[in-house]
Amino acid sequence: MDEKKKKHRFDLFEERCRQQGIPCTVQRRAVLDIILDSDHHPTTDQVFDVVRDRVPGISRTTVYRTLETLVRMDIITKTCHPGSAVRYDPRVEIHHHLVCLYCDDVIDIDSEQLNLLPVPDTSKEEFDVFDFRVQLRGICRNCKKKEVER
Amino acid sequence: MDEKKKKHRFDLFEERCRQQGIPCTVQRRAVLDIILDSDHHPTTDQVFDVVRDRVPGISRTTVYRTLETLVRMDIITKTCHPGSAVRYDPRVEIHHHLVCLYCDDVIDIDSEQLNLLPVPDTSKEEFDVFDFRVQLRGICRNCKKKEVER
DNA sequence: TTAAGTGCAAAAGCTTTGCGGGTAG
DNA sequence: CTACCCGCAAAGCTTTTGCACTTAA
Repeated sequence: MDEKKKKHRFDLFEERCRQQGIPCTVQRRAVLDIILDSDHHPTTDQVFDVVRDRVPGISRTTVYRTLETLVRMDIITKTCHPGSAVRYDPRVEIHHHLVCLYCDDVIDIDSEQLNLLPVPDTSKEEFDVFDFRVQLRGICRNCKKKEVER
Repeated sequence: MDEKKKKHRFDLFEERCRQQGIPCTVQRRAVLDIILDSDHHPTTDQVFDVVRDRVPGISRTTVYRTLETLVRMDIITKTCHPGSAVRYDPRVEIHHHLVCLYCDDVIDIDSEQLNLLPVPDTSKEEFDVFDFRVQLRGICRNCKKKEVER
């Protein structure tokens, strides 16, 4: 994420901390910094591996807790994907995903046309829709290569 | 799932077993039967809890392996969702999901309009799209009730 | 000062692996 | 017969919890 956007997100984070009486700790800032720089929807453990170099002594537990805190504060989101470890997304605004059915990787994609999608009626289910994501399911570049090699 | 559709899916399963030289065992039939009857995108463990009553002695490991086998055979699919246990979906044809951001529940929804969505160009990413799902993210009926109670 | 966060250790939950015996085709 | 599957036990990930100590505001 470019520096300007990042600064803006940090300002938002600090503002919400003040509003909600949430302490703005070294650990939280470091975790946020890393997730904003990531472009791969990292798992908690992947974030932990990077952050431990910058904040010596930080625990895995704190990373788990911090990521959930940031989600509750609406500073980052969770990514929906097949697979068994929770993954986080620095993007909160609308965008979509390419989901590889072979390696479960999730790649961001922007599409003005998809953003304009009409939201169907969900009153029958009594479900309130906030926003949406489109998952385009298929096979990624790397997995295509591997297929050929076989 | 109604009996006619179910029979059809079992026929497909047996046909693919023959084609691919995959033995059609008691365990696999039982697991498939249960997932086809489910309407809640069950986890492996939830499938195990039901199947153990019908096939005494079946192991959790077998259920894990069987569900992955059925996915590879394209008889069932994995569900994309936030949250940390893999969940399976008896539906392979196009449909969409309501995803509750509070309890991570996934509810099926059909929409002709969503099915007609234009697939954007993904040649830049060298990604081949097979199909797609729309995730409508928001809050479900149950979680709305809980919000009010607080 | 003090409410909340952090690290640690341990437990709990989810999934995979290796292997000897069993079974579908 | 024979390749593949199954159950078991154990190990390996992923995530949560309780508690004593520390820190942001």
